[in-house]
Amino acid sequence: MTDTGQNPITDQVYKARQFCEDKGARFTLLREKVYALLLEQQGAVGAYELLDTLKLTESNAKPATVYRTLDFLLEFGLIHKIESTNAFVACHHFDCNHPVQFLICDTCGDVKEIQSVGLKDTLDKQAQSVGFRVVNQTIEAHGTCAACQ
Amino acid sequence: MTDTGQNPITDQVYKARQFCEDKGARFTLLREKVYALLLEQQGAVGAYELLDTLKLTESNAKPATVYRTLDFLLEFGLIHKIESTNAFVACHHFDCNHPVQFLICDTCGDVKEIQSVGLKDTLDKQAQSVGFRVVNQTIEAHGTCAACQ
DNA sequence: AAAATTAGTGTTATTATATAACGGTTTGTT
DNA sequence: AACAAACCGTTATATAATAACACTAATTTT
Ligand SMILES: [Zn+2]
Ligand SMILES: [Zn+2]
Ligand SMILES: [Zn+2]
Ligand SMILES: [Zn+2]
Repeated sequence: MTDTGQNPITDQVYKARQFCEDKGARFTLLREKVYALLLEQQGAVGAYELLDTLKLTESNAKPATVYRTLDFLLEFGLIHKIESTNAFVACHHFDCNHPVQFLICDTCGDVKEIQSVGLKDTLDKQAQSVGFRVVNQTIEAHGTCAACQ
Repeated sequence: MTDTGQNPITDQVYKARQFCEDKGARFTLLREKVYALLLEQQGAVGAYELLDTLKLTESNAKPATVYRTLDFLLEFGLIHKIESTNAFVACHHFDCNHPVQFLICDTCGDVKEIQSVGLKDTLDKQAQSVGFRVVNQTIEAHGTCAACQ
């Protein structure tokens, strides 16, 4: 599997494998499959919906199978969790250490990841002004995307 | 039950009753009890933990009892939900129409509500710049509060 | 190469969070 | 009093997530 420039998903999976191996982490077949499934989806996917899809090729998959795999992908930043919907989305920029915010369209389900440093800094600053030290942020906006208006 | 200036919780409950009645909503005993329970807690409380406490005086309370009551309180802005922990906190400013953000201490569990208009506007603007219309925001920071550092 | 260690997976069971549906009761309105 | 709407009791079920343990594959040490 190489970066051919032909298939965006294949290329992204390839990048993910390189990324993991560079960090000494094993990008197993299961992890690859789950990551690829998330790349194929548009919008976020719940763990059990993902499980159903995974079962098509991994008939013995169970909840723990999925959650363990998601935990790995989350830990290495290959995916993100949407807290307000308990769902997961693939990240395309896992190699660039970015702040994460989401715009979630409640009409079509589309999830757009934005990386606003300004937004992150604003929250950090607000916290700092009351002596709070931020370790991680959850910023999610629900509403209507451009296409749905 | 009047605003005596003696007991902050009693006063807050009184304000909540006035607020609901002004809107033609019924602030029933159940709703009052649940709101008061949340006021007594420090930090956020899960629905089932709340249920256990509620059962001490309402022995026949069930999950639906709690969730229905929480739905009402959420709808009228008397409480907020913390999406990243599936927990609920009482709001003390339900009458002033404010943006909502939370600073959640992962050490002591304290939840501080802040109301940064600047933060809200920054997110709205970021969304607007890609044609996204925001209906509601979830902004939660996890980390360490001043007291725990 | 064999042994030991660590990481990953299969499997079963359980816990935690949330909603659906239906009937009865209370409240407000006509 | 009759009616409608809102509220609550109750049972069942759906959805989301983790715990625990045995087994296997990969990596490291000897
Ligand atoms: Zn990302
Ligand atoms: Zn849309
Ligand atoms: Zn508030
Ligand atoms: Zn603290």
